[in-house]
Amino acid sequence: MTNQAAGPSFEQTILKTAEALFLEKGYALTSTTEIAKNAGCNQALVHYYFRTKEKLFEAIFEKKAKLFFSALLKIDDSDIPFREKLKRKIETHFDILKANPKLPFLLLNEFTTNPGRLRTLKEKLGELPVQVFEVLDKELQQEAGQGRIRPLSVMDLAITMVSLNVVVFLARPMLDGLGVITEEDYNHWLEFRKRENTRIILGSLNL
Amino acid sequence: MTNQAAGPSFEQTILKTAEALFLEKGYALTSTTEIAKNAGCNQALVHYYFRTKEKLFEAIFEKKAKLFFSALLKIDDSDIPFREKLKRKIETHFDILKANPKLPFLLLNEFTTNPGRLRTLKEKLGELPVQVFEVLDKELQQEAGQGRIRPLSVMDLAITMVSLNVVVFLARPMLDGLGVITEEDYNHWLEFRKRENTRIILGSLNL
DNA sequence: TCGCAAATTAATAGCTTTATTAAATAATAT
DNA sequence: ATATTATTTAATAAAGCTATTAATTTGCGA
Repeated sequence: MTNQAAGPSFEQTILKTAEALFLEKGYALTSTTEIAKNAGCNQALVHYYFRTKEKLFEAIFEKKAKLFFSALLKIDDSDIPFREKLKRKIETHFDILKANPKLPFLLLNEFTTNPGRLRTLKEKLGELPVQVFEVLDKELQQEAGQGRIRPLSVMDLAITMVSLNVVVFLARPMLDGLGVITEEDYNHWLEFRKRENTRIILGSLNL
Repeated sequence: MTNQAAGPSFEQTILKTAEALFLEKGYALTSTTEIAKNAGCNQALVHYYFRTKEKLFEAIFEKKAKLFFSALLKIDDSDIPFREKLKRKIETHFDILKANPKLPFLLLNEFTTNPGRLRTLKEKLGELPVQVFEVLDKELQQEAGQGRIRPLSVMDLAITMVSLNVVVFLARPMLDGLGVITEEDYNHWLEFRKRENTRIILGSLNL
């Protein structure tokens, strides 16, 4: 048998399995042995396709990290009021996390325990972050200059945004474990929280 | 030599060393071998005093978890306005984190990767969380009833609070790695962020 | 259908980790 | 001083992990 009943190739299956496990437990706690077992193949095959666990991880991680930052690092030059732009950015970011709820934990875990990952990502992203920062900074200054918002740095706004959006998902295991919210309620609550977060952030701009 | 020049006992040194390492890298990434090396003793001694790595960890973790929640789970029955009470709670919580900046990562990491920890803690805390919740809920309802704040659940308020307070510290390695803030600036920024967070949260109560 | 290349597995080397055991050393009480 | 206990270390078993190698199986074109 060359792969599981002529479905996707083992290479793809391994990739998907690894992705799920890395998201679940992080790099260190996931073994190639376990990946192979879950993918239904021999452990050596994992190394045949990806050579090292590190390379396998990188093939997944960069994509995931870019996904996380995609909403934040998109320049919105549409002709709508600043607050509307910001609202959209928050919601888009939230939606990405909702579709990838384990992403925040993976990034946080890896960036915290392995500073090298951050350096790599920084290189891959190039000048984009700086450019986005500058555009946003200009907008903020302009709004503040016209008295429509209080003065505020891009970084502080970003931190507030990411804080509120991210913790809703980081806290999931705890909310579960404490039995403070049921499975179905959680999904409704998420939508509520998205509105809540935009409300809080937009409100925090007031003079 | 019975211990390092008649200073603190090896038992204490091991405990402190383990604490630092667990906070730095979490349970899984810290080995008893490394703890011993950093403590300046033989690896077997770690097991002599604590028998297993798990028990050593537990001796540290429970204390740390309670510390994190201490500000949140304190009932404030002083005779001051609600907003002032809330402000104090936020600031106290923030100050605890400032004094223990790696606490959030440890808790998050352990609760996420090991659900058992949460169950254990839940038992240890007993009825306290429920009681605090009820008191706070009553206060919130009363304030809302009198039109001083918008209606809001305890859980949502807590999530907002913890989100803003915690991410400032969780994000530290990233801010460092990206070179977006210098060592000394960071400390000033923290104090700014404490004010910022209370401002945002109190502001979010407005109708 | 034969042969070659790709895919897959079995076996294993080399590390690291946790935990235990027995031996050695230090401290203490009698 | 000596017996006893507590502390510390060396050695090592057992297990898991990554990575490689060689052998086996499969797929496929000529």
